[in-house]
Amino acid sequence: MDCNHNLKTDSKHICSNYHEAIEFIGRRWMGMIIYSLMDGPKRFSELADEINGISDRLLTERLNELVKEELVSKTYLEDSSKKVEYALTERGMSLKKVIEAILAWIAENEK
Amino acid sequence: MDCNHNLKTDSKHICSNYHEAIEFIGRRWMGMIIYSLMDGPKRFSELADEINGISDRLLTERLNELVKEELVSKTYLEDSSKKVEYALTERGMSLKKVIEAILAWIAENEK
DNA sequence: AACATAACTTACGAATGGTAAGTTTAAAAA
DNA sequence: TTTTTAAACTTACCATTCGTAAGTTATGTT
Repeated sequence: MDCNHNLKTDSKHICSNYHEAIEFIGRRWMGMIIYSLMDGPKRFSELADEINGISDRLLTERLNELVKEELVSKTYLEDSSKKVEYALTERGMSLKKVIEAILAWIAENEK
Repeated sequence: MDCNHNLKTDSKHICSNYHEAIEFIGRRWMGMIIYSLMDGPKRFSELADEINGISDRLLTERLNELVKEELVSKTYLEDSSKKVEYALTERGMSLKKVIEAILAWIAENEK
C-alpha cells in the first residue's frame, strides 16, 4: 500500500513499521501486560495475579518478547534468589499515549 | 487488576473493556485494514491489493468481524452486481487517534 | 526435615492463521 | 452468443499459536 494517508506522517517505510508495531503490541495479552506495568515495576507473580486469565506459559513468553524488543527490562532481585522484577523501559513507557488513546476511544464510544 | 492507574480514567469496567478493545483491534491484520480504510471507502479487491500479504480468507473474516462490531459498514454497489464497498463508520473513524498514537510512538523510537 | 513459593518449562489438545483451490454471479471479450 | 475474466467470497487442509495443567529447580518458611 502506498502510505499516502491523511495522517501526519509520510516516511518511507511507515506502513511496514506500523504493521509490525501493531501486530507486536496486539499479540495476545501484550496490551494487558504493558498496561499493568504502566503503574510501576512488578514481579512475575504480581503480573500473574493482576492479569486475570493469563497463564504462566504465555506470561513468560510475552515478557521474553517484550524484553527482547527492549520495551521491558528484567532485573534479578536480591542476588541468589529466584525473584525478578519487570519494568517498562523508556521505550515501553512511551506507549502510554497509545494506551490513553485506546482508553479515550472506549470512553467516546460507550453505548 | 484494580485499574487505579495514573491514566486519565477510572471507570469501573475499563480494564476488561481495554482488554477486549486491544485484543480486538490487535487481531491479525486488523490494524492494517483499519489503517487502509482511514483514507476512504474501499472495495474488497482494493483492500486485498493494498494490504500486502493478506489472504482472501482472512480479509473476509476480519471484515466480517469489523462489520459486526460496527467499526466498518458494508455496502453492495449497483444492486445485482457482486461489488461491495467497505467504509469506516464514525466509531471506526474515531480510532484514528489510536493509529496516530502508534505512528507517533514509532517516530519517537526510531533508531 | 517437610512444605510452600517464585519463576519458569514441558507436553499436548484446541483455536487461529496461512495457502491454495473451488464456487457463484456478472460483466467484458471474442 | 459462447467463452473469458473478474469480484467476492468458501472450503479444505496443514502449520503456528494459544490454553490448560502438570512438572522442575532453587530458595524461604515452619
